[in-house]
Amino acid sequence: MAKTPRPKKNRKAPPDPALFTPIPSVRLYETIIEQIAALVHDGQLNKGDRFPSERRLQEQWRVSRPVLREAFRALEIQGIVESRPGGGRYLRAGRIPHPAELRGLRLADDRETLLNLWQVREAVEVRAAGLAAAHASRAQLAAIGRPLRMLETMTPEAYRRGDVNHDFHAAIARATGNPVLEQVILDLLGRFHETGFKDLPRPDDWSGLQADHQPVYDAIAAGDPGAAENAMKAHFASLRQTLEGKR
Amino acid sequence: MAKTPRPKKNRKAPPDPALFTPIPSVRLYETIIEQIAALVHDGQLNKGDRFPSERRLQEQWRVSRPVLREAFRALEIQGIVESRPGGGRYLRAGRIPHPAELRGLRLADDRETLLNLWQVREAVEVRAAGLAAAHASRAQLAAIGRPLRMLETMTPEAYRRGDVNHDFHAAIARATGNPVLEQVILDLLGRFHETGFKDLPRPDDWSGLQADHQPVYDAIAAGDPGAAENAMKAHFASLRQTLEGKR
DNA sequence: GCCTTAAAATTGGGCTACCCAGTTAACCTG
DNA sequence: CAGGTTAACTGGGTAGCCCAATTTTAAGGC
Repeated sequence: MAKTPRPKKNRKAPPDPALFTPIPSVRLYETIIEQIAALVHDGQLNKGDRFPSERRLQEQWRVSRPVLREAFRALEIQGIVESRPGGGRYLRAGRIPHPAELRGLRLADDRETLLNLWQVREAVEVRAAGLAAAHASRAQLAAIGRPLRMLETMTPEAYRRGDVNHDFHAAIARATGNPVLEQVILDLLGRFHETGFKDLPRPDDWSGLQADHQPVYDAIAAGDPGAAENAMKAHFASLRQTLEGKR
Repeated sequence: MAKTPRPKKNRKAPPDPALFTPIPSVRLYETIIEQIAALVHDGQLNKGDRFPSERRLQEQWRVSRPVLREAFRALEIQGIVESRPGGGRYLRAGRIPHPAELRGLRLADDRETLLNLWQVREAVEVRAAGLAAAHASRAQLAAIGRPLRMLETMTPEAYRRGDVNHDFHAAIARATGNPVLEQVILDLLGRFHETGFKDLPRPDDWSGLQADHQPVYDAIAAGDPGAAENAMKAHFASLRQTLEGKR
């Protein structure tokens, strides 16, 4: 195997002359993901197939193994490929998202995004409340009630950290018994608290928060899905006012 | 610099004696993510702070730089940290999800998961139909109608690839004008088609599929959110029967 | 003294070259 | 031809290096 070619064209951060923008600086592993996506899209690789080995790919694309590994890691985390030590890598999905699309629900930090996020949360959590009312076990019900009671004896700092609110909604998500739904809600919740929770409810209306949460809990405890959905809907609607008012 | 501690006993896939399961084999970079999460959770690192340099961390945790880089890549993709070449890494979120939680919506391929997925899709896409009815532009409406017309002149192969169904729902998602919602739906749709679309509708009831899709389109075209939501709900309910019947 | 500017230390991006252990496949016996 | 042994291959992980962008520091100049 003559390694004669050796063009060594890597490391191309060529001109980049008059760019004043923060320069996103595309990483090599992203272009590799695109290469992999091309493989799949061209039909050279189908679901279940084994990838060429790292060594072969590194030779073909002229990148180092570490970079290859980074690219595959990214796809591995998304469950798109599976790596078997000693056994090769396998395609587990039929579609490889664009690198930009890979980065989860990475969100901007503006108010419009916050409202959009809120809209999605409402759609999914209203349903979750109904399912929780239908399926919650006694233990799960207790987990929902715990943050509620905690609301009564709380410092402003603990409140600002947002844990109580997070725990309440997370407990409901879990009580649905639907892991997929739970995961979606947890993801949205996480983004929400990062994006703009702190400037949402004024610290003085805790009672308002509890007034919102309590009916949801009661309906779930009563095992009444319809009431639970309505209570959750009301919760979202009431906070939405605060949200839009801040605009 | 005494390297005395040496706590991490890397590379341990120790006994694994009577385990017949595929052995998930935890990767090193995942434990590193946990270390990072611990840093953040302990409050040693707050939003906006700069991480210690790779060199320092590799020394502290006794791992190689590539492993560190893989861990940070994973967090970078999720938008949790930001890497600035030459400038260090910065924490952009206040919470670091558990490694297992990181792996997107990675799903098992069983029927129960399929039903769970279906439940989430319904919650989110019913709402999407309503929003699309309220916001869809003329061009977006055309994009929704295109796959519908394509349904009439289609080969079984093209159908099995699921593109038509995918395009229809994706177009609606886009027409909501809510990028967050769109992303969630696209994600769910992708997983759905990978997980179990092919064994869902029998290839002979295309007309049934069109009979389901058409009212949704009509309601969106008419700009009637309520009707659109109901039509979409009916669509999900009718296919759910097929889904559960397969059980 | 204070601001500007140039040099030096730091940092992440990337590469090459290794070693290791599990997996796979070829091969060689009986 | 079956069965077991071995050799090749594969991904996981490590070490050490270079490069360019970035900070930080120090040297000048006013």
